[in-house]
Amino acid sequence: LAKTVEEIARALGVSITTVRLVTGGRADKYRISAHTQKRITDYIKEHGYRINHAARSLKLQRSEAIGLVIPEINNVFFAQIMAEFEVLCRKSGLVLLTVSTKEDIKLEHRALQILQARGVDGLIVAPSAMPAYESILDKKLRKNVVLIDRAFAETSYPVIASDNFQGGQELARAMTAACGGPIPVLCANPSLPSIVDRMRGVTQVWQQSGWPEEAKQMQLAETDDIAAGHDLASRMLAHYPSLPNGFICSSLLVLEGVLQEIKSRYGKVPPDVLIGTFDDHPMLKFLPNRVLSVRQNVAALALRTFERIEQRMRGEAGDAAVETIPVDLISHN
Amino acid sequence: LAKTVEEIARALGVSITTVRLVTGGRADKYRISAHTQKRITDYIKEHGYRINHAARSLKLQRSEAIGLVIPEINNVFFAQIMAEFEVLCRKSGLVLLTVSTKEDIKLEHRALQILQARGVDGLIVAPSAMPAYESILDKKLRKNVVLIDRAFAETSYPVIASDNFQGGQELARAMTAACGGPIPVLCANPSLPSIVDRMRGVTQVWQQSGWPEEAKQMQLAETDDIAAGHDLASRMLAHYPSLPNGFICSSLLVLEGVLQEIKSRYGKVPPDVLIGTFDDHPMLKFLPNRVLSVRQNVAALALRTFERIEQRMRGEAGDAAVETIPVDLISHN
DNA sequence: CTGTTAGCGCGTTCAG
DNA sequence: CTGAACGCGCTAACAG
Repeated sequence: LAKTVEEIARALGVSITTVRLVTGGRADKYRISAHTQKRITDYIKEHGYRINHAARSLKLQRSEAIGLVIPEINNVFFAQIMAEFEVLCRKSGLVLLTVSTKEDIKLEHRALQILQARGVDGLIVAPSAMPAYESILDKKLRKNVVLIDRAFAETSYPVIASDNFQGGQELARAMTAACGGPIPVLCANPSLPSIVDRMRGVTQVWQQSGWPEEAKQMQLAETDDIAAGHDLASRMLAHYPSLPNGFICSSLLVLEGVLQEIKSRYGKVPPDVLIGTFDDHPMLKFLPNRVLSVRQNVAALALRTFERIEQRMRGEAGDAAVETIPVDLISHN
Repeated sequence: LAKTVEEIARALGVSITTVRLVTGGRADKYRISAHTQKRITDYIKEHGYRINHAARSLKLQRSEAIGLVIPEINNVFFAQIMAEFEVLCRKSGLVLLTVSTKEDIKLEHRALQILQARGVDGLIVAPSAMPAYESILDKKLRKNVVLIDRAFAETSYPVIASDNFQGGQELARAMTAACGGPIPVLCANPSLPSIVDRMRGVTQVWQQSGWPEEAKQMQLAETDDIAAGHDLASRMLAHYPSLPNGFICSSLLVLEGVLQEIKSRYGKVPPDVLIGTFDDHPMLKFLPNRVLSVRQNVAALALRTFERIEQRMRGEAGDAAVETIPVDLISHN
């Protein structure tokens, strides 16, 4: 069981102040002898040192905690990113407070209030809508906000996001090449910047193709969920006597709904249909179909975000630029 | 932007003490007029009230935070369970501090120390080994520990876990019935109580079957990861000229490795092999094979755990009993 | 090297 | 109803 300052001081027969000076790193300034310092650090190395973070936070007006606000923990991408942040935080002596918002802007605001009340020193947010935090966060905390994954235009906060445009381009090129022509695109939640960029990538390839407009089929749905996948698949299939050679889904949830819908109509998913999707998942490789997926570089995303927020917490302002992380096109099979 | 006590007092022309008495719920005791109380509560309802949790924690010696220690956030089951805890915590005005341990006992201990230093009021732990926290947690916090998912024998802490024995039985019965005979079992990390119980369920069905011993094939591997799946699959295949009719995997990670191994040997996973696995995943239904999976009731697991820990934090001791939550056998296709 | 002091914001009591 | 006071454990400064 780790010791408190008082216990350490008593055990070593030195004053509490002395112990505090050593743990506080100002030992040399007060000319504590190297011997005493070593005794104290050794003791701490053996028994551990338990600090009271509540008192420390109160005094220093900072908590050594940061908040992570994401739409859904229960989503591989965000779960992965949270895992990355967690190890980065631990390395820096921070704790991570994670709150999920169900893509609900009211919950997002509530989450920010809670985290502010808990005194977090910084905030990493994957916003569900154009962020407007002036009425929620005080000025100091607003300086230490970094957005992730969703690059809403003209925010005053720095943003780190995947290069979704690149991903869209690469996926569209590979898919159309493999299918020998245009294929339908099934897209959910097109109000999200990440989705917009993905679709911009796709349509840019379309424009360079010279195909007739009616061949460029894109179905849109409001929400990014399984139900949307069913709906999008139905609308796609209305345009085809049988199935197309392939299709592109804007997210894994859409893909899941689409596959369910196809299966319920045809009994199974014909294995010669080429599947293209954004976001990657290990299980994709066990589909009988060939699958192309755009994998985000979660580790790099998290690392850059963390570097930016640490920089800001140190007071080095930096600008509110959007920073972009390359993605990888994965071919399963 | 939510107001502090001082701002509220100033805005309403009352004293800080008065506001504190109202927010603290002791207004009647000090005979604050109903009118003044209403003015204050109305103002707070409109503008919000920002409390300083560091100061509150320091004074009250509790943080209104609880810690969650799990092996891996980046694992569907634990991600789901964390999501459940998060909403339960929010409803109760608590925050959740989640730390993952990579199934490493040293990291688990470090996590507990960190969370204790942060003053959490309670701890939910999915322990990586037989929990021995006497040298890490002080007596008060030890009273508020609830274990989850892994029912190590004779702990002094309450445990909430899925009925893995039932799951093992049901899966084994369904698999052997469908395959018309005994099938191999591929099992990783058999030192984990949850895995032990799963295997006990399977072997109990075996014992009732009257099959010869050599038909009851179980391969064991130390660690629960994809590499183990490869290894287990190799050893299983050494016993079969071609593939068996079906097989059971002790976890999704094992399944993933097994499928990879089979695929690398046969080019694809033959669609007539019946797959049985513990833990469920939405993508399983898109395998061409029929898949039986044992799905844990995450919501019930989380709810019961949370009820238990709230009970303990209120000081109602309760015993250290193991509590078991039923599981569901899912047939994909 | 050590002891003392002040103050962070909150909850609580007590004397007006 | 209000003001004043105390202490939670820590940091930081200063006087020895």
